[in-house]
Amino acid sequence: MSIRDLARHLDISIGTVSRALNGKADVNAETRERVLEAAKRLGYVPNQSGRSLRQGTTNTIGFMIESTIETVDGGGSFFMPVFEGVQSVFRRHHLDLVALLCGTDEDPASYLNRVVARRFVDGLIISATARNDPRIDFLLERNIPFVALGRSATKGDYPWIDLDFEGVAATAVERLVGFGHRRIAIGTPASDLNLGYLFLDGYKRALAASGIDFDPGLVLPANGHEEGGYQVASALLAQKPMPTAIILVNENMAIGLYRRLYEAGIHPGRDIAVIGFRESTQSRFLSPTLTCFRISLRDLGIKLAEALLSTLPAFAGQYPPERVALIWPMELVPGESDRTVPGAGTAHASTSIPGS
Amino acid sequence: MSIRDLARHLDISIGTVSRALNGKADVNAETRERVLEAAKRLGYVPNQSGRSLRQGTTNTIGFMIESTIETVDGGGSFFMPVFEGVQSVFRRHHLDLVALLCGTDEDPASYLNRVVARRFVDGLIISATARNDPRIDFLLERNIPFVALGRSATKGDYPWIDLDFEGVAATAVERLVGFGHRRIAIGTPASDLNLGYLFLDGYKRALAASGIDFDPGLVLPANGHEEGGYQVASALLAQKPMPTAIILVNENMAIGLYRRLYEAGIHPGRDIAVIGFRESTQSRFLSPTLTCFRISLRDLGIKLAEALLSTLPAFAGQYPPERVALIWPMELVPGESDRTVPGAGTAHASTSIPGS
DNA sequence: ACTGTTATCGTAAACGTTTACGGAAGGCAT
DNA sequence: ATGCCTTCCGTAAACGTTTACGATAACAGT
Repeated sequence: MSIRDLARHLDISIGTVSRALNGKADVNAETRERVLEAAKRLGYVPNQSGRSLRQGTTNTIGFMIESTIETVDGGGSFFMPVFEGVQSVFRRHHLDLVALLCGTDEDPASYLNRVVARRFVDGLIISATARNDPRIDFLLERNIPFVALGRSATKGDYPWIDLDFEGVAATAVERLVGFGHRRIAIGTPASDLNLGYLFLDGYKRALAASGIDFDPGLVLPANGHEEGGYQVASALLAQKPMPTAIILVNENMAIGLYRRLYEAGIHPGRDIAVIGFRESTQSRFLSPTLTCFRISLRDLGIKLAEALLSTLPAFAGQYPPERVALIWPMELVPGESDRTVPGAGTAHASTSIPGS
Repeated sequence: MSIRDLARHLDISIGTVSRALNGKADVNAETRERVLEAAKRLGYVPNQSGRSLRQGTTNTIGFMIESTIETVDGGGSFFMPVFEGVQSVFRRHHLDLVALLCGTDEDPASYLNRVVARRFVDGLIISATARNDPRIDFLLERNIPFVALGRSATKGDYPWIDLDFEGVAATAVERLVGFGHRRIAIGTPASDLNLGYLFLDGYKRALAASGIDFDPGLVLPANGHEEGGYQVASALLAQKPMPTAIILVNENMAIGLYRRLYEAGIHPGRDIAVIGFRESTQSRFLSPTLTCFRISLRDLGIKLAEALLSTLPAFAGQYPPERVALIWPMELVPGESDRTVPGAGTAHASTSIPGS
């Protein structure tokens, strides 16, 4: 069922059929009607390869994610809502969205190379940007439209949207200081990911603003998984005196942290204050419920999509080109985990912990 | 940088270049060497659109996931390892894997229609199969190669791999009965998803085998999120006498359940036995750690890929056609949550729960 | 010298589109 | 009647590949 068949069937030239389908102006209203009707009736759908070959465009946008996403993503629940938002915009413009999975055994840059060289997509959304991300240089160099979810330290003018890690860390510190805390630890992945750097930066800045000296010993590096949180808790317990508060970069870490504290008979929310990041569906079901930060992920996706559209030549009319450089705000969601007064003593007699 | 440029640059015909690149036999070893070298040096990558147009094949496989995945997937961590496995197989055959995201506001069947009509992919992996899944009929009808992760009740001969929900439920029941439990509740999504049906089936079967009457009041329907678990716990607490054990279909539910039980002063693992499904990175960090079932997700992905390959015409030589219909086994991982003796009394004086 | 075989390569068609270009037909004013 | 504009449509080229087919040359065998 090609366009040729359709044309033969209608006894019209193939060019007219194409024009009718694509909404070109110079085609009679009645003929267009006939064409559209027949196309629907015969189930004709234009072949994407032919179209791409001719126009040099694929009407497809790729959202690239590594399978080792861990830091922000609470196990994957981060991306789905973002996808939703992106797709809601793209659908209106007849763009398809596919997720590009780069396996752990392949270099992200070479993967990207393959994707763009093959003319798979018209544009890209990349995420989990490293502090120095070769993909950005690559895309800039080849002039491929893209937008980055997460800024990097790379020079160059490109559109990006990033979460306000700095602000989150600062807000958390300010809140804890307001509660009277002075020894505030922070658990963050010692990573080349940019967010680790930013997170620490906000932490330091807020400490300084509160007149508290920065103590490198309170920075507890760990991966973003549950084990990481577990290790952070162990490091916490080893300190004397124990810090009275801890800020985490990732909710999975909170679960590991809770576990280790419970094993030691320390109750988060009573013996130590915990603020986590990012809110997930679990946050309010942990015991204690976790004070954390909410992100409107769907809106983030929408904004990402719009930012990309404004870099696509084909949409220059509708979305005037503008360099998006946006720091995405987040909202604190109070929980039970930071309701604690630092002077009340840290080494409570523990209540019995089931199973430990 | 098309194949034409490459040919001109080498002063060879364009046909020879193509043959050299594709490893055809009738090309001189030395010329092939020259072509390959020049291609690499000039960064030539064949244009996928042109190739697809000519061969009618895209070298791309789509893995379709709805964005509302909830039941099996602990927030997304289910798919990534599966993707890894699938991709590890596909890469060896120069197939690309893309994830197809069907938004919640679009009908999965119509989405699928668009994808295949456009000749986007050569084959498909679909997941989250409903008990009656129109996608399966659609794909069978059009003779599109695919494999389903999850069987449905649909008639027809198609390859599928499914988790052993029935076996899991039965194993859980047997284990609990072995510990002396008689009143065993089950929390499962009252869904049109096939897994809900299968799960309940295994539960009933194992009960019957143990000579325990099936009590419909012990089937507690709820969604697969934390709220669902929370509701299940509420329903549990409302029963007199309270069941001594509960089986859950999803780990997110376990977190909600724990929360509700803690609020009521009931300790899972001491006052009530809990068995969950599926193991995630969190399972051993909950308190009590969750008895659950482990799935080798990467291997599952590998098997899925091989099943698909054996249905692709282009690989009929290497992967002889065979109808895969596989029930994927799972392994019980003991935790602390089901270490309880049913006779020891259910309404312990609760220890203080922080934050409640 | 003729035929047959083999190795290697060039030629050209084909895949399904889109689109620049031109042509035909009609209407209107001069 | 001529010229001009508008509306509509057909023609054909082009996008980048792959591949069936034929051509050439070299070589061996008779």
